[in-house]
Amino acid sequence: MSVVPFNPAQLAAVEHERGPALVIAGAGSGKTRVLTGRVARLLARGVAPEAVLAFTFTNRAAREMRGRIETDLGPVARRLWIGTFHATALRILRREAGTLGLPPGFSIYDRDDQEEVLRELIRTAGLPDAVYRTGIVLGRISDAKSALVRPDEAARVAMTDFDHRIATLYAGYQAALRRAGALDFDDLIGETVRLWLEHPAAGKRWSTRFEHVLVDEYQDTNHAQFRLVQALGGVHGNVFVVGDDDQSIYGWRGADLANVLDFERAFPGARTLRLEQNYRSTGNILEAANAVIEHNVARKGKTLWCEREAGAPLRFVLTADELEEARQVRQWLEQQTSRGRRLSDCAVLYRTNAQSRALETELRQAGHAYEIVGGVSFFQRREVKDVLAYLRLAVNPQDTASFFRSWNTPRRGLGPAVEAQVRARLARPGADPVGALRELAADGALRGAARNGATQFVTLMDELRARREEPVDRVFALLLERSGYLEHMDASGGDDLAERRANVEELGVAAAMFSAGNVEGSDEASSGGLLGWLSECSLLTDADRTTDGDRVLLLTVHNAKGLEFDAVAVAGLEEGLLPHASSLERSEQLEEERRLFYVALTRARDEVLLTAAAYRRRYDGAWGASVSRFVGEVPEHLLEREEPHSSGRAREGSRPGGRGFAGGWRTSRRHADDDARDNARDDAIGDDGVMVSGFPRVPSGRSANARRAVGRRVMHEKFGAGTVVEADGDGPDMKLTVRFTSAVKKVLARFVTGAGDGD
DNA sequence: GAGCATCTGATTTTT
DNA sequence: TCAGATGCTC
Repeated sequence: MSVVPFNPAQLAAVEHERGPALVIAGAGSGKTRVLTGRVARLLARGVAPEAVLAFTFTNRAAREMRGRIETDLGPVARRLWIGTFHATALRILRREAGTLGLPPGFSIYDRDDQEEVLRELIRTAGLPDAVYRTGIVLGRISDAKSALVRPDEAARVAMTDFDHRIATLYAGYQAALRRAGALDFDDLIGETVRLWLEHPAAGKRWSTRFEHVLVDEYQDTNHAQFRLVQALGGVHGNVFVVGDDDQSIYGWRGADLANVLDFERAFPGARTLRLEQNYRSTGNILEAANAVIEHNVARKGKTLWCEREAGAPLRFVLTADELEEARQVRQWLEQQTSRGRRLSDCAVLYRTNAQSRALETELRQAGHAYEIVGGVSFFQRREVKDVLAYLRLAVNPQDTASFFRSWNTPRRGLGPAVEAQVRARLARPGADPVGALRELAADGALRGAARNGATQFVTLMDELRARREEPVDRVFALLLERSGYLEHMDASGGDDLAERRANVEELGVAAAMFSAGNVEGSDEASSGGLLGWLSECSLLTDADRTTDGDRVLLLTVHNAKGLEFDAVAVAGLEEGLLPHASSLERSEQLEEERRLFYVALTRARDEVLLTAAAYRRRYDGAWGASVSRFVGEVPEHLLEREEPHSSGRAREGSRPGGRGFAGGWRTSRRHADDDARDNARDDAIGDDGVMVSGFPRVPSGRSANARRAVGRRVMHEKFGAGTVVEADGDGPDMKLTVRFTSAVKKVLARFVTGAGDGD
């Protein structure tokens, strides 16, 4: 790796001595190398690893950075503070909980928990939930928190009646969170900043503890994060940030480009460095990306250049609908692999998660391995959240959201009536939900099923609490055993039962791995116990669970940031999708969409396929659109336009605002016989053999054949390739539990074909 | 309180 | 299309 020398700009960044520095690093300009190289340099200069703090935006980026440093420098890398803003803030908060008056085992509320708190508030306030939708209100609250605006200030600056109500809800929400001993994601940053504001001495300890602060993806920081960086750098001023204004795609989440643009003002004496040589993409891809981003007005302005060959032209394919689009993408992937690329060298990018469906179906039917990044996260899965709720409650008795999630799952005869009683008692100072339920049961306020259920639940929580210091996997096993959750899941059935069981199992494996990993590592206050594991679970996302292996990634452009691939397909290049319909009215938003397209293009090293569908089926019916203006912004000489079998009536595509649509596009309209063909194909795979039957807890009556089947690679018409994890019975009716790429399904043996060798 | 039927509302979402 | 929330009935 380190064979390639740094170029002068990179070297200047790596060797920058002291004081603030802003590195404007274009896509593919080696910024990660610069960051890791700089850390190595700092350590070589004698800076203690514990005194180096590096912020990233994703766990993946953090892991990658630490990994690279470890490769170069060995285990010393483990002592560096490298993490996401949220993870690092949490690490600080766990140590400063006492100072800030937070309960030691405070919970972290995710989106679901937030919504539950808010829904309850909106309900009790008697506000119409059609107007005060949780999504909108939470968005406003998050905006306020990102800007470090507190409820009272929000109320003061409120202009409209609606604003006032929002501010009131914000205040109530915040109070509810505090009562529950919970922080949301924004609080992790906000509360950490509060340390400096309200406990300057404690803050200063952290400012001096770290001698160097580094920030990756600086263009995506919001105001709160900026303040955190500023606070941490306040003593020494060694703040080294790397960013690219052209890749700022989180404006809608409060990212404030002013942090980049005003860096020199915020950090006087700052040095600005530019990395403009791109080492990633071919000349054509880079020229296309440059030309596209030139259309943006609000940018610092830079032009990336490279020494690579021009390479292949970008391909643009206009398809009739999303099914044909998926087919085109699939064929393109097959071309890539036939030319020696691995599937894992390729990625398919799109604007919205919903677009993954057609692609997924197509790839599955063709038997290509793929992995969807994002979408419904593992940690959002009901069964995962249910189980974790018990453990969270064990650690934080105040956690009402976790209480109400777990107390009647499995059913314990506890419903709205008892809930009202518990909530009434919760109003008393110092009350906690489990205590309230305990009192209700003891007072004889409950009878029958509710009384038994309440006692059972309280006893279980007592036991979990008593044993919460034990290794995480032991507590986890205890919980599953005592709660009856698995039996509850089995009883509730559903055709995704096997998958849900597999998810709980996977959680158990994660618990075991966490326990094992913390025997040696035991890092001071970050708590190797239950608290530490729960924290980890709160901060991990689906993107962090991506497996290795030869499979193509399907992901949103947002999720693709920071990644690179040999070949990239960008699907759904239509007006209304990319740029998204919601961004068409405001030029800032439109420019952010353009940056999104720019990010997509610059993920590619060698090849780019752009696709658009003239018609696209959506939940609200068919939807026709014209080709994205961004395609027209790619210089024609770099683009190879194709239109496969454009049968049927051609229509003149109307030309949206962008330029470069020479003469408009003929787009093919979907034919009735196309529909018939697709339906016929759907019918052919209609009966996929997925069973609704229960999942045997203890596999019984295993035949020799069944035992042999376990571990086999099999092929399913609809789900593609998979591995048998369990088998029961014999012959064609043998029941197989198969882990496919996307899910674990239970199928009958006659619906799969063995893929030869037993893996 | 549980279970089923109906209704509703859907950008992106690093944490 | 689809999941989750809500409402109605036993």
